[in-house]
Amino acid sequence: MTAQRRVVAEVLDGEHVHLTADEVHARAVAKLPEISRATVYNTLGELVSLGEVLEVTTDKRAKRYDPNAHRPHHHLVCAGCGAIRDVHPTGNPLADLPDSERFGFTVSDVEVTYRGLCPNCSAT
Amino acid sequence: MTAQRRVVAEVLDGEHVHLTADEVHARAVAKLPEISRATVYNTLGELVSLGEVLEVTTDKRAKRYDPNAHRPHHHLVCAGCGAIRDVHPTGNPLADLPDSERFGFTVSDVEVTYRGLCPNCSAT
DNA sequence: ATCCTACATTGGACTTAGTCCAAGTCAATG
DNA sequence: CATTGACTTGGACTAAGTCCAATGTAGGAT
Repeated sequence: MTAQRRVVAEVLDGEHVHLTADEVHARAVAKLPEISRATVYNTLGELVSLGEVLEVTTDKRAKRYDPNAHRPHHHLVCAGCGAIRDVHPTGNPLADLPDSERFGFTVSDVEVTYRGLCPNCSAT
Repeated sequence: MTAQRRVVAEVLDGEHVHLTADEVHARAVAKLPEISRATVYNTLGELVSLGEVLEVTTDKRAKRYDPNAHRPHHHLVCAGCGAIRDVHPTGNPLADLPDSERFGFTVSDVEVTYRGLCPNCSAT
């Protein structure tokens, strides 16, 4: 556990937000100015492998990192401003995929992304 | 309707696949050698606005274009090789998001991505 | 048929997000 | 103290996509 890794972990801790890798880097630099982008990418990659952090790719742009990895949830994304909220739908989408629709795949995970407009953006 | 647009439409027609923009460009060039990447991007963008083609972003890599825009469906992605299948789960995930979980958003769409291993990749 | 104009196309420069790698740093161990 | 191995750095590189000024062209007006 090096200073760099601690800083990256700290950035993701607490804040219940969805940061891009660059945002993580920017905040990490604020605490430890000489940290490099490569290290942030490495550390984020490790946190993802460890299951401590989730990668979320809601749009074509940058991946986002979600520290809320321990309670399963899905995402609601604003098509206008890109805001992201965690949501907890009822039901189990995995159960909604019949065997006949699995094509022999071993299905291990499902990701649900709701899209719409946030109150701000819909008040055009 | 120019020659270039016709070619892009032809490439997406028929084939029930999920091509990246570059793959579309490569196939378009085979039919009309002087077509430029920018035109392919423009045309794909228009087809998406017209609702003729869907953009699918299953991973961090390139967007894919899905000509099967008229029958709603979701996707099953192989974590190993990236293969994509269209699937039709039962149930309606939109109904599974209670008002209390909508945060005032106007929710208009939902995208479900199943992940797993295809028969080939799971036979390590 | 010819001209005109608005739109489409081109190609290249540019941007963003991310990966890769060789070299440097550091701490612990023997 | 020297060795080892893991971690970090910075910069070069790549992939995917966007932007823009210059050029070409489709199709209506005359």
